[in-house]
Amino acid sequence: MIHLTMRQLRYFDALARLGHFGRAAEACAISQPALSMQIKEMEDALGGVLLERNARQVVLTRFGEQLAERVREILRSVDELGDFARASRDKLTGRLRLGMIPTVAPYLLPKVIGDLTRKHPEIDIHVRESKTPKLIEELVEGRLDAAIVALPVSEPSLTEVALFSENFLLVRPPEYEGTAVPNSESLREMRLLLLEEGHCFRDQALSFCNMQAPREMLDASSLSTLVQMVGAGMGVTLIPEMAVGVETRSASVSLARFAEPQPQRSIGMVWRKTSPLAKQLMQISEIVGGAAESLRKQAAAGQGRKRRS
Amino acid sequence: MIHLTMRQLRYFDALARLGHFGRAAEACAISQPALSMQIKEMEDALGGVLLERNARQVVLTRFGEQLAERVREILRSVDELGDFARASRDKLTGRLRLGMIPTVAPYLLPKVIGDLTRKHPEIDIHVRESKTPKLIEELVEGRLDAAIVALPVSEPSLTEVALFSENFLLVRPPEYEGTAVPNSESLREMRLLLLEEGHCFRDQALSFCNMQAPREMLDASSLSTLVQMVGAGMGVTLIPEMAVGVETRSASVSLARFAEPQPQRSIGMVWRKTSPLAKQLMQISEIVGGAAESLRKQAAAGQGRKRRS
DNA sequence: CATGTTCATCAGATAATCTTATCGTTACGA
DNA sequence: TCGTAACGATAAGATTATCTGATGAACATG
Repeated sequence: MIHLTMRQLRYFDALARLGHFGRAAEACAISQPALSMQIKEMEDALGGVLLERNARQVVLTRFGEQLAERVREILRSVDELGDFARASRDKLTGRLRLGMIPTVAPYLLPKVIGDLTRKHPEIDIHVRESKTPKLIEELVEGRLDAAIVALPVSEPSLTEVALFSENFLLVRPPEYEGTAVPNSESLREMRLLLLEEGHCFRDQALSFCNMQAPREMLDASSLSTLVQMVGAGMGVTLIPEMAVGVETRSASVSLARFAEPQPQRSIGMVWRKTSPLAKQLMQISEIVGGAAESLRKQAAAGQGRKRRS
Repeated sequence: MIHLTMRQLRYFDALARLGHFGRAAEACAISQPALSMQIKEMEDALGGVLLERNARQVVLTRFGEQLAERVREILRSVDELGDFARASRDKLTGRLRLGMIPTVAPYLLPKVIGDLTRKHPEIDIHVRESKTPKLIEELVEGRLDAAIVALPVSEPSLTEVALFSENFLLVRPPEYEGTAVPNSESLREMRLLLLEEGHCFRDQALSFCNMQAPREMLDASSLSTLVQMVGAGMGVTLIPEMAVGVETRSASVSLARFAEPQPQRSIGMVWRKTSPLAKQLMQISEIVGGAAESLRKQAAAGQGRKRRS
């Protein structure tokens, strides 16, 4: 009977992912020889070579590759035992690995973290900010517990719940203040600034304007940059309503709301259907939704003041 | 991050199965304190009680029960890594855990083991003899690699291949020698001796006679006993053709073949569809089929001699 | 009330695993 | 062609995890 240890599986998984003994060892918080030894023992136990140590690089054998897949799956199940235990105790405690897209995180996160830690002091929130495809991948692979992204995600293995919808507002240089708001047609004639590729918000903005490809390569890496560029007179842009408060406070730009139907997107939370934390995540999604709601109210009050001043 | 070891999972699995610290420890080939400690550490790591230690017995908590299920699944996957490794090397080596029903095993086994070890000297055959339901259960749970049973099994997770068909012969007290062979109708009027409940061969015999329930409680626990009972004049019985050579050699009974269509059953081999040993098992099934074939030829020759003498 | 069974606890022994230091190989630039 | 740097393998000693055997505590049973 073959005797594999969890260590061997974890070390091998890290090595398979990173393809480098030193870095894998670092990731496992051990020294490189320790990892080498465990991998060797694993190869002896299984009676097959897992990876080819070519000079300059390490590459999985076909056998190693297939094994790595199985091992990943096993480790995922093992890690879920911990989640399952937590869920069984039926309290919101322990680690929560939450992903969030960059066009939501900066605005929603402070409030969400505040609310969550206030209501559940024992919770240990780890946030990762990435674009949707990466978040979904990490979620499916069990390296995240949940993610907040724009819906729909349409990944059959995930549960998605809607949190809120947010409108897009037009940001123009200050001299436009008071002029008519263009519709999506005329917007196509203007110089529209966008986020760089991969951001879902870029696609959502393009889709509203019915545009295929941008005419110029002037993509920004954050909404903040985008607004600064508008302030510098380089063009116009759209930003989600939630970003208004933070991003336009210190910039000299003009904000305008589109005519109905306003462009908008739906933000939701997703998690693995099989996650043992499902019940807890549903609770958390309600807290996040509440946080968004209160942010919206706060923003409305702020806008009111601004207009009056 | 929770840190469970494979040991803890294996010990817990044994404990969950056996419900007894001492016996589980024995099964794991360790002392009882060692097991107690690992279970305790596991409970600490998971932050929940896995089993209630009532005096006189150990009982899984609800949490423990659910966890045990997941752990079993994980261990199955881990053990399959070894099988997968063997399969990848694409040779027939290592442990082969083979189940067989009691009405086949004694007659087929010697030949099969001989043939298998001759063709694949590196193979290490472990045979378990049980009735079909238990074999199927153990197979599905990964505690057997393959089983030889009567078809059909109709378990969607299993692959089944037919090995051979065998006729049933009538066994009567010696004074019947030469008298007409009854058909299935008139068989119902005779005193039919059967194996005890749970043997598939019992059901197959009953089904041929179109009978529902036996009239008397005279069930035997083996074909050998059954033939002895017939020899003692207690009634008549059916036995599968393969058992004829061994079981009627030393008994004074009369053997008779039924008219066509003779009653018969199909014997086959089954294994998990997901088994990494699938290719090897297919090879093995061919060897087993060949063994059965050669046994049949040998029996025919023997019968020929008998008739002549 | 004595006894046997069962699981928990403890101390010392044993085995598994890690770290540090070092080696051998290979790639690459002077 | 040689020196250097990067990388993984190996070895020796230290550390940590795990095991055994003895013993204790709780409880049921005759």
